[in-house]
Amino acid sequence: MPDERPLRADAARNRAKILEAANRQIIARGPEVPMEAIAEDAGVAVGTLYRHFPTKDALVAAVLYAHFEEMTLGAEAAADRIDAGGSALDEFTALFRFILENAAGNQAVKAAARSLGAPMDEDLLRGRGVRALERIIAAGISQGDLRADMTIDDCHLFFATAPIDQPAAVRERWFTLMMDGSRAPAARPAQ
Amino acid sequence: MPDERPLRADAARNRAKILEAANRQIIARGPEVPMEAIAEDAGVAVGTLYRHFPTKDALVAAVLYAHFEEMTLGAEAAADRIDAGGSALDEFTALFRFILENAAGNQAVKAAARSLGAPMDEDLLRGRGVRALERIIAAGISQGDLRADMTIDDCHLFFATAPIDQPAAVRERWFTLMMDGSRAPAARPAQ
DNA sequence: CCATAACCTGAATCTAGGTTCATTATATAG
DNA sequence: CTATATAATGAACCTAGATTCAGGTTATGG
Repeated sequence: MPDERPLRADAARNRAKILEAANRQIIARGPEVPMEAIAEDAGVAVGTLYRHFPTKDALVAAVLYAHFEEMTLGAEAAADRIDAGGSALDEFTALFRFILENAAGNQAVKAAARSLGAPMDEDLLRGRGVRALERIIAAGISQGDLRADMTIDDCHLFFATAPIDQPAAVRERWFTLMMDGSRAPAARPAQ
Repeated sequence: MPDERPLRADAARNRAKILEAANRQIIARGPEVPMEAIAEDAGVAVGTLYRHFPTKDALVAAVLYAHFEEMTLGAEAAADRIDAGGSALDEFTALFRFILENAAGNQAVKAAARSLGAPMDEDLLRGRGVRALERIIAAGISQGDLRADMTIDDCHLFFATAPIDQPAAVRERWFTLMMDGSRAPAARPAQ
């Protein structure tokens, strides 16, 4: 592995513009958005996309990776705040609201993940991500707010089922049902 | 509108084979499955698909329609059983399990619905379907088993979020969380 | 049995979108 | 300021998959 020699300044700038454009376009039009569209959005020629990413899938994967990373960071921050004395239920709720509204970002990103067989899901979630989530869940259970049988797998459900392409009211309702279903029966608000 | 003259016997047979093949292929490979694949599965030439359906979207829509119809019929039967003295919660649970496992059938059909803007969702659900679901929900609430704020819109969530492409264990877990979230707090089983 | 309208076939056409690469432009080491 | 390795450009190429249609089949009324 010959150590990567640094990118030329303009190349680095373009790479960033491409990633931003790809994210924007994928969110707006789904992962099937044409490379041309991404190129135009980035103010660059198609060829340039291929200079930075060997294939379209690679570009989409890079965008996905950024999203997963953002989620992981959010989870770790939440776990840390719990250790510092915060409410596990509050952090759990806030984290998944954050994921719902921002990180998973939209149906498109989910679709992209699916269309790639989401291999990186494994990587990141099996790494720092899961560890942080496990800390949060364990705290929530021991604090008596989360149902005792909740596991890391339930978190997959949030990713897998969030109706991100639906109107805000629908998303909100889903969030409510899901959260109520996640609580310990005793901790459930009287509707 | 000149009244449809009846299909020739062989044509009717082929139409049925095409619909079956399309359903099978869409379930197995998603709505982007090539027309050729459907034709082959049906034991027919591509041209024949186009004799029966003006466009690929029309064929996919026809498959979707059948699914929605099946769900509608199931809902009506459930509502009738409740009127005849059945448990609303049991029927509600059974109906959505049925929808989860069979009718919505799979992520593919859902994806197809999405890729078509799901106009028929409206049609059927605004018709007999909603009426049946409303009867079921109303009964569930008055019997004290469903959360009092549950509405027909919550049913959309089942369609929109069912993780049908996930392993059975995951689907089952989702079902549990969703159902627990749908119950009246008092009626919730002690986990 | 025929006539003929209905049907079916499948090669050919058309198009969108991914990918390549010869050419031209530009950053930057020295 | 130059030389040159890096980059960017975008027209051309290629493939998959939707759709068409000229020509061959077949069901069925009479």
